[in-house]
Amino acid sequence: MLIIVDPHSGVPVYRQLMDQIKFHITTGLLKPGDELPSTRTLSSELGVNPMTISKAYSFLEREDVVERRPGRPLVVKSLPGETIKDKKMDQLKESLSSTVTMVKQLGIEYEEALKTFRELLEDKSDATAHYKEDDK
Amino acid sequence: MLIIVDPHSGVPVYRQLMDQIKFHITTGLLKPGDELPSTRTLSSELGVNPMTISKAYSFLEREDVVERRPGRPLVVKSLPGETIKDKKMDQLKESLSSTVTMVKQLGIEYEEALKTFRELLEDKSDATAHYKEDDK
DNA sequence: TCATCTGTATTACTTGACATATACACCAAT
DNA sequence: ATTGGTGTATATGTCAAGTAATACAGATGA
Repeated sequence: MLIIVDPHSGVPVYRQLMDQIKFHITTGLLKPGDELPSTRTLSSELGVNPMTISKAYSFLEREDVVERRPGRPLVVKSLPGETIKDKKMDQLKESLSSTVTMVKQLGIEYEEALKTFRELLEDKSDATAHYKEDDK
Repeated sequence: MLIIVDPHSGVPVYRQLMDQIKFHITTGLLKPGDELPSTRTLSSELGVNPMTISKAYSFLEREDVVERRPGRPLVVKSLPGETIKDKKMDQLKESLSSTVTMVKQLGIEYEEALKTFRELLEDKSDATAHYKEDDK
């Protein structure tokens, strides 16, 4: 599992961790039942304090993404009957919700908003995921 | 012009000010050339420090939303040839951009994403204010 | 039991954002 | 020049977020 963090990016390290783990789950790279690296392992790999890893894990547990087994590594939680596609749709809806609010507040016509969305999707043609690697 | 700030909302006061002023401009309530209240006036109305107002104004100037006239009140800047509808569309595009990135990263089908957007727009039909655009 | 994994509660340090008080510079009209 | 308006540079205080050092607790397996 590929995880990269940049301590100077402005985004808190624990949040970078959460985002990347959730992303791997959403794409199916991490499946329900998979074990996550121990706090100390990940800690030494990434060069950050174990507590920072633990913080990310705790939040993920609170969000029901991961399951705690006392004295054992954390595992990816399986939500019964939820497919990868479901997860992607959930994430999409969450991402769209603030825009939906805005469209209503500003009184933008729905068809206009949909047209704009379609144009943006077709415009930006670089569809590849880009991860910023911090080489030394 | 109605401006309300809540010091305990978690959102910085200067940012609440910026957001509301930009919102009023986008909806057309504040037009190019309109004067903004002086820092001290707004300060005493809202019960916050004049410097906080000044900070908001400075950022708005940096964003080219407002124009500085030495020794005189700030005025809403007029961007030549930009209609209210243009402003709304700009804001919509900005709001959608992160979602667009996400859709591409996760490999969600465009039609699927558009369908979801349409459903969200039609679903949450809560009674938010709708403004009519009579600006061409 | 002992050694060694696991996670984490507690505590403290550092840092940056936010808001404020004060004082100053500028401009326009007296 | 004086008065009263404008905005703001500077320094200070406050507070919360992020991270880390330490020490502890539960589980596992020899």
